[in-house]
Amino acid sequence: MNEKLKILVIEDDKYISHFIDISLSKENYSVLVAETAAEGMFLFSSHKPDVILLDLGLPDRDGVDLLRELRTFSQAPVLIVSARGQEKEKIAALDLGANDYITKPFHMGELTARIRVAERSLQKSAADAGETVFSCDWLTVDYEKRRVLVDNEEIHLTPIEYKTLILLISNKGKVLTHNYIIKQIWGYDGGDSKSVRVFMANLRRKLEKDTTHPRFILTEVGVGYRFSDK
Amino acid sequence: MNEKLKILVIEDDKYISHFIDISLSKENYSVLVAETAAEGMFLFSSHKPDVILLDLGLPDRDGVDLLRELRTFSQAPVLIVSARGQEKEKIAALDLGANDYITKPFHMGELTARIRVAERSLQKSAADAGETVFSCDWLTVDYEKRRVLVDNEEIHLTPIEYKTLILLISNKGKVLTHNYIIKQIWGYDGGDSKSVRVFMANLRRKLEKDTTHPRFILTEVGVGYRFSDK
DNA sequence: TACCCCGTGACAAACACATGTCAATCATTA
DNA sequence: TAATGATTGACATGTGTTTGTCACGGGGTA
Repeated sequence: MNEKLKILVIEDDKYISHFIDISLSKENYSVLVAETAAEGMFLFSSHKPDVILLDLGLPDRDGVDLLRELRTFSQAPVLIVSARGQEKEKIAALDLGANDYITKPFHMGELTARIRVAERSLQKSAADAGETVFSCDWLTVDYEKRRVLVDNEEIHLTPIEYKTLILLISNKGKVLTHNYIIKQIWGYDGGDSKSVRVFMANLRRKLEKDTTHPRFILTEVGVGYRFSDK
Repeated sequence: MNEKLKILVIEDDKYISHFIDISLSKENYSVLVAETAAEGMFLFSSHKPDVILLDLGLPDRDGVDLLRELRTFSQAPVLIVSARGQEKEKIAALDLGANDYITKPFHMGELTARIRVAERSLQKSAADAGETVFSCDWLTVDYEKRRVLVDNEEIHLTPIEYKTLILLISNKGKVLTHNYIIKQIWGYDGGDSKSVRVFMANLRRKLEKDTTHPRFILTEVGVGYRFSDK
């Protein structure tokens, strides 16, 4: 079989898509380019790409809408490409389960780095299926025993703290919006993110060595949080 | 004739328009209320109001579009009423020659103050027709002689500085966007506003007593500049 | 009642962005 | 070539928003 990862680029600006095509091909990816949402959906069905790069503000259809449809039958990693002034749509896309975002203009280095992260989330989702323990650096979480160890010492987490940590870890590398977190933890939509901030602070105080330079729980300003196991 | 100034309020939120109606009537204005853009255009034609209050985000038509049409046959002062997240439209409206803006939510005091400014711009446009000299506090500008005096001392302005000053003074009280200024001074659109900043700084250094608290050249953050002769 | 957890308000810190300032460079012209 | 003015980049300042932190009070439970 072909070992190359297939990447579908849905981007109407030909200059940008061409540039992405060249760069990613060099990195040994197999690149498919779609200039419209319709073409993007078609190429997705026919080629089953591993990662999707979705530009917001396509000519024929709202990118958020495309993602909503895509998510009804696929959990493939989606990387949002947005310009300034599209923050709202960007957040909406992330709420719908986009994995990450990148803001135009960007350097190719950023792009390939984020694609590598998305790529790992692919492999992980397969490998993690039977896993019952997460471990990285000084942090260990045992799902079955509901135990959390820091430097091999068990620490106590309150119910919401634990639930939040599990949510973060099971989506490691992926950006989680405030809204998404609120919905997952408290079950309702559009709530205030004040509590989230407090719980993240509490978790950091218990898990991180240096809360001002977190190792695990990273802040995405204006967007939400992301768990990093690097 | 009726001495009352006629104000046309184009606003779809009945609660707000009612409140404005009450408040402005108390201030001895004659108030007309339109709930749609179409009604607004009709009331304008039939009543020739002196000042227009235009809310952006009307149900039946883009407010910027309405203003564009209005400006093809009238230079009546227009005060934009905008909410958060309508910055783009607000700027577009100001570019098209709206005189000022006010952001919801606002206090009635702010509104009446801005209407008084718009009102003065009416009287001025009549009075200024034959004027050849502008004078306010320590600043005097003689258009015919192209001379600028500060504390009765002639000062030197470079061509662009002078042109910019004249632009500001002939639109005193009115908000001028970066784009509008660039178009008027340099003749092209969508340029960088860096130069504008430098020229405003130069003008202030030459005209103002305290550049950190300007008397004449006021900054409208995120929008542009405004000349005030109070 | 004492304890634990959660939610909230108040405030501080960090951050992004717009504007102000300065200085170097470039173009024009006397 | 010297002088003036325009443009540009780098950096400082200011302003508004987002995030982090702390501490208080309510509600549930042993």
